[in-house]
Amino acid sequence: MKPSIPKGTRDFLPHEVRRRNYIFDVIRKHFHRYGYQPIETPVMENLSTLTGKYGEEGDRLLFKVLNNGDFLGKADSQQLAAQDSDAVLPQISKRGLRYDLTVPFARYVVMHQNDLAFPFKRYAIAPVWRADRPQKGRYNEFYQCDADVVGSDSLLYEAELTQLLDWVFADLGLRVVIRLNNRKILAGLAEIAGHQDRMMDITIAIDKLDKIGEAGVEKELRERGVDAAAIDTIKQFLGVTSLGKVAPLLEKSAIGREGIGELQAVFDTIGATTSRVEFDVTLARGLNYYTGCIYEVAVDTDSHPGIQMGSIAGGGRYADLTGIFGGRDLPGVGISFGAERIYDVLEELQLFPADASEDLEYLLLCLDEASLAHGFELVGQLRRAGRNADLYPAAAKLGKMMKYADQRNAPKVIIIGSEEVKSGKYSVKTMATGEQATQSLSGLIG
RNA sequence: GUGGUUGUAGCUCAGUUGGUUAGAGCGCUGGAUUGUGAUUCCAGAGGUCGCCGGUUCGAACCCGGUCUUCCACCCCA
Repeated sequence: MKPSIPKGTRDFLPHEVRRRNYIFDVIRKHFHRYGYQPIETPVMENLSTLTGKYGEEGDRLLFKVLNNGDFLGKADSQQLAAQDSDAVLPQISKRGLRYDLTVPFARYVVMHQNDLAFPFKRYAIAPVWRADRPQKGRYNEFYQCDADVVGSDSLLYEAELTQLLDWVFADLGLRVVIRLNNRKILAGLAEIAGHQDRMMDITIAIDKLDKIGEAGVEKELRERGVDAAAIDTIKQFLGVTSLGKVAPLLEKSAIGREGIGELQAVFDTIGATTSRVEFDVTLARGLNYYTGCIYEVAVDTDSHPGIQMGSIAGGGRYADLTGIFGGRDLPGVGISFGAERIYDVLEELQLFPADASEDLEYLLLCLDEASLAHGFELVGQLRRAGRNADLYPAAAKLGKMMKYADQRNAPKVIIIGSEEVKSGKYSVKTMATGEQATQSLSGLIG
């Protein structure tokens, strides 16, 4: 049988894992610096926790876990015979893999609300699963790195999370554009256009502006049943790039004015940043639990031309997520880094630091059995002294062992033969330069 | 979920209208070199042509199904 792994999943080689860990470590470091605390939740949740939280599309993309035991025997035989998947599903599956880290977090907050101090700031770096059709930069299993705060509606957190996004990408050496918008501005836009109830349709359409252009958005709006007068109103917003210019257009909408006010306060608080931070009225973001400010981060193509990648981080404020789980209605705001896409971008731009790929310092090669026994002693002494060291486990031909050292990317090789055992002076070869010198144990450790 | 696309050696790929024994480069193994890798030279190993079925005297090649890859939708990190 030929081994394989499920569609949309991947194995990782050691150097790939190291580079992924480099990204996780940078993100985690900044999460800690900003006072976010680590929590963990199961990879499986009850399906009832997950369904209905991500919209119709999200439900379709949930991975369901089959019940154990005689799950078909317990299902309704008529519905089974009728092949009615929707009706049979809840009878044969009660659990599913998490789709993101935010909804499980909301569930967690409600379950542990008496043990948490609010505002509660937490982070999680963990895999999530989506049964999407895979493409490049789009997998069925991928990691999210989330920081969220619940229990406060202070706009200081919007500003803080923007800073956090900026710090992480600055630290990674990646120039990005952080785009901000507010769902209330989008609600105001829909209201002004006379389609208060069609906000989702309108935002989905204008979100595509940079992809399909103004004519494409107009067509999309028509197809979604928005009338010509409303389209004219909406078009006024499309070219607008500053808050000051969009404000007059939303004069007559209370919620719109509120959104403008919130975003203005956030911009006033952020302060100096490395990244470009811009208002973008066409930014929508899919997850429909967002209610206030929304974020999206993309690679700055002015600084890094030729990079084609969707958003590499995103987030937003949600006013009423915990309410669904019957808890106190706690407001929250959070961001999420897309580690896989960041990896692909750093790889393409060769922005990984050199030391993110190898951590072995010494590799010991022994020429005969007596030397091998000595080598085992020596490698132990090096390890106890805190050096990363490894030993080739047999006395083989030196050429063969040198080749292994090359493949292991060992920076230094220690060669041990009868001479070295006798004198305690070892031959140390620096692989990059080919230079060779003799050193005693104290020299190796020092 | 819809439409398309891809699959040949470990990797990247050739392979003529269907015709004998399916090739190359890189990598791998051994040797030139029994104490020196990444360079050079020589030799060698390695393939149920994704899988299942069909058409045919004969299939890597044609047809159907299936899995996988990538792309456009949908949606999204």
